[in-house]
Amino acid sequence: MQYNSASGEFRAKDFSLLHTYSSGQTLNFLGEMTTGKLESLSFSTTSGIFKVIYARAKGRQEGIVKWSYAGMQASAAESTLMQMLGMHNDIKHVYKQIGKDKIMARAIRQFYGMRLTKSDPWLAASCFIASQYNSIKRIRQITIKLINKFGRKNGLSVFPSCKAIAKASEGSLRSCGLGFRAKYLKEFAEAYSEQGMDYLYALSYEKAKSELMQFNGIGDKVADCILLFGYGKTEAFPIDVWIKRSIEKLYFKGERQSTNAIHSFAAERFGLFAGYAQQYLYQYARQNNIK
DNA sequence: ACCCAGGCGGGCG
DNA sequence: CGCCCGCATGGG
Repeated sequence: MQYNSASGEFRAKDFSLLHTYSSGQTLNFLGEMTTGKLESLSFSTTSGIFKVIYARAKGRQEGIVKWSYAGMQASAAESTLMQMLGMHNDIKHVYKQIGKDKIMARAIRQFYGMRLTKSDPWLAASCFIASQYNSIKRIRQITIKLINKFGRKNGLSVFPSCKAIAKASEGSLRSCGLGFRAKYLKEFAEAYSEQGMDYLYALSYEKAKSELMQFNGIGDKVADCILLFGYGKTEAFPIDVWIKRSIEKLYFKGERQSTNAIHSFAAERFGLFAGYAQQYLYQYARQNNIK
């Protein structure tokens, strides 16, 4: 892969690249993740590509992030990177807000430094429209195929634009592995290819969610993922099977709860950072295989 | 061969 | 409301 010479580094505190990028929220990897003391990964956004190497200081929750990029101006690249790594949130404050019970405190301890990554709305929408009734491994394969097929830009493979997907045929989208979701993605792209998705930033969480849920293929869970990972609306609380099972088991003695009941519980318990609590619970349930 | 996957839409009682 | 079913596709 070709990178230009633009690069930089910064010191990251209370940060884990491994936990952040192995927790199912980022589906646009290009390169592999290495584990251990030195971690690295490559990913693309709609504007360019990044490579990140993280060297952790021994025995401390801090280290040095070295990064390089291509396809963007320096200032845009830097702010995009910070959001993609989740460095824009004050995580100590978040921990204080959500770490009120033993379960969440344990999850935070186990996955200390895991951040919520914020991409752009379109990228998040594409990835999570592709995610329904699918496995994380396959979603990643699909996004890589979309990048390679529709995301060529000045010799780089970036995540395809909304307009590029709107112009693509349903059949060509299916050939990327989207299956029955191809139609959903195309319809969504067509709806936003002119006006863009940025106007939803100004709407309340509830308003924006009901707008997104108008589309075929976007229900309660996918809408929450888009709002959380695409817009940074941290009150969103995506409820997938893992979250539903573990909330019922860990907070309701195994009693079954409706989706609305879980939303109410999460809003009351975790407030404006419910999305963070969700991410820690999701990772905790999966890594510890809590069913 | 068989099962399942960070759900959703539609139809039923 | 709650419940049940089918769904494209590929990895385990």
